[in-house]
Amino acid sequence: MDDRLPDLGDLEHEVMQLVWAHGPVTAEIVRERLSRRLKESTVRTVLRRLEEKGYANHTVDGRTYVYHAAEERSRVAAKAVQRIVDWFCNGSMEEVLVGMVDNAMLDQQQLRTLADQVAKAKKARGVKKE
Amino acid sequence: MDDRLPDLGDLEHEVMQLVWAHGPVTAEIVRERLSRRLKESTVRTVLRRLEEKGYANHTVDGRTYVYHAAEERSRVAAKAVQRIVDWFCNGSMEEVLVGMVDNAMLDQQQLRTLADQVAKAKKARGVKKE
DNA sequence: TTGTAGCGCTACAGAATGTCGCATATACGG
DNA sequence: CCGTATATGCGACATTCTGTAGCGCTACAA
Repeated sequence: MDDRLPDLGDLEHEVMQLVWAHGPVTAEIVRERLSRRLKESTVRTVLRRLEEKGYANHTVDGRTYVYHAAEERSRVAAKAVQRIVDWFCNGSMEEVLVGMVDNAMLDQQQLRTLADQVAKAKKARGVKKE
Repeated sequence: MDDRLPDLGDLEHEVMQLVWAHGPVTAEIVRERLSRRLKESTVRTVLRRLEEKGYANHTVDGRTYVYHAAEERSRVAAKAVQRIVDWFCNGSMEEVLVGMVDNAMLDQQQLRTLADQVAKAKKARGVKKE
């Protein structure tokens, strides 16, 4: 449930974004939407690797593979952040946040707003929680 | 000022932690403190690469190189987080935070506390700002 | 001048990644 | 039921990144 997902290369990342953006997709769909024009086999290889890495999984529709994101984007991002925090700041989220403010990436006003939004989100979720 | 620092390998990471932990250090010092026993040249190579990557820089003391962290650990962590946010959530920090709460990595109480601490930190910094 | 400490350069093997070509399996039309 | 088109997986290859070192050069002390 909380395994560490491997890092992604640029292409892998772009493909994952497509998978997240447009619901379940086929290799062909991905290929069409990619910025670069690549061969089918290339796209399929990337999709397969993405699945091996645990970012996606697929179902079969006729003879076509349909890929789905294995985890929500926000969840993956959260894990990535968690890793950063562990790696650099020994788990101290505070230190990171301070760094962000220090870097003008975030101000307290923004932080407080976030706190509220998060609280609200959690509440909403708490009701329909599964 | 806000260039994207390249990723670090495990050894590079361990070395950087030492640089951050014990002030300015020499290759020899690093070598002694490392968990693994490596050759001097190995340590120096890593230090050099760290410098190339922008994580550190050095000054010369006699015939010895003294390495310093180019940026504070918290700042680097913050940038890393920023990158994650940009990469996965198109810059939406909210989405990430929500993901963290969703993943039980963080709760609103904790978040609010962070907001306060950060506000305080910023204030303190504002005075002695350099 | 010669030993020695400290340095950069070059190298090399092993993983990741980006990119494919190709043999294979199988749904479909006739 | 069979042949053809098509989607799939596998294997391959070049590149890049990392861990790990050996070598040769230079400056300083004895």
